[in-house]
Amino acid sequence: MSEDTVPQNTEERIKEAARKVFMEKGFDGTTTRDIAEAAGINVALTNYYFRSKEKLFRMIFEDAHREFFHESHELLQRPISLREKIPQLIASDFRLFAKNPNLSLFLITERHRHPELLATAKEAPPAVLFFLNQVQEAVTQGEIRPVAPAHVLQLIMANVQFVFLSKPIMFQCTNISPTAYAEFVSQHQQLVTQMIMIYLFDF
Amino acid sequence: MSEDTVPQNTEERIKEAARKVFMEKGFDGTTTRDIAEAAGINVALTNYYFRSKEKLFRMIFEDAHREFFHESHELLQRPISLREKIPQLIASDFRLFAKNPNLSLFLITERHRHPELLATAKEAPPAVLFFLNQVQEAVTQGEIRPVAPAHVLQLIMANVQFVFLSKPIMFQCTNISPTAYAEFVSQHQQLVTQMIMIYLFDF
DNA sequence: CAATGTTTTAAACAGTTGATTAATTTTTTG
DNA sequence: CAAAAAATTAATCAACTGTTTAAAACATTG
Repeated sequence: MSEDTVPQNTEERIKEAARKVFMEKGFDGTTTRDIAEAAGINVALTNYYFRSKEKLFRMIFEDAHREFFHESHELLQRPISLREKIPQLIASDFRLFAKNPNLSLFLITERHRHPELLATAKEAPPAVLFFLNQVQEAVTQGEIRPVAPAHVLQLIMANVQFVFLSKPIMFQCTNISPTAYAEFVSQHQQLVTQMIMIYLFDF
Repeated sequence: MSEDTVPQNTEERIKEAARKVFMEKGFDGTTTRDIAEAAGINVALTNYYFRSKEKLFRMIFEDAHREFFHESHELLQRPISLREKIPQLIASDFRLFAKNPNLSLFLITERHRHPELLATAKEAPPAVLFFLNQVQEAVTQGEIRPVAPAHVLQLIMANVQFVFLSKPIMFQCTNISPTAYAEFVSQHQQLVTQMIMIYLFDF
């Protein structure tokens, strides 16, 4: 995905610049001239390749949306036990958001501010439904604590994504150093995994 | 705070309208004309009372920031055990964000997008430091599982705030009905409290 | 090489933005 | 009530916005 090499292909170069700027400043905070400058091209070219700022944004958002669901897609419906699956899901999400620290804020903000632009973000992904069923099944079998499956999804998403959302406020509250923070994040992944597993399986 | 009665005081009416619009659409997505319309006044009046959009925004953000910390301020340094304090903190935060569903997204987004405008959001609040010390003390005394205090703060914030941040995506993933969702949120508060308490105290 | 198609550019357009102005209405006060 | 002060308005400003245009530069090909 995000290679450091600048692509010679102009269309791709615009798309990458747009992704970078949109992710950082959001749809409202981004101007076509911002994107053009980031891509090192003339303003008119963004409209030459993508017909409008809106269409370009739609494309970027849908890519990001896909990236978010694609990461866990296969894992969610893999035929393994929850005891294996949940720690792997957490690890996989931590990896995704560590690689892409703005992704969570971007998806949440734009979904909230511009729901009309987001055709993709409508139907429930089948892989998620599969996972929810698996949780329900585990509850029925008495393997895990009896909870509505949505809670498990909520727990995983919250405890992974919020780490990246709250980075600035955690810096303020704890006066932590940047190097120590990286260590903190990695420790938190372990802690969250352990906490959720204990909660679900030891009851 | 947010009375439903429209205040006759013009300054207050502008401020309330600004708060509403800024919270919903963010700094970049808001125009001075949006605010004027929401307040039912002429555009020029926003600059008559507050000298610029930026100054008005600063005021709104700082209010929101204060509101966020004020809610827990007293509770954080109350001389009670963590066994009592943590569930109360979670309950207090749930109450705050339920009353103000956009607060979390607003604070996180604007802090990320416009750090230069936010003078307030710099120093660590003493009440938070008090709480972190109390956690450290409890660890030393062997009362709770040995964890770095920042993790506890992170757990509480994540598991409360993300519920409100993820409302749209949870609707997508679970096809839940609006009435069922309210029940889900209330259940999740219980679940999260229980999970964190078990994790910290049973080890 | 000339003709043709593609990519890129500078310039411009109409609409919107935050902000100011100068005039008008409303309120206060001596 | 009249004069002064304060609040409110419509009109306007320059800067910026997304988008389009028409011309230039570049590449392709017969």
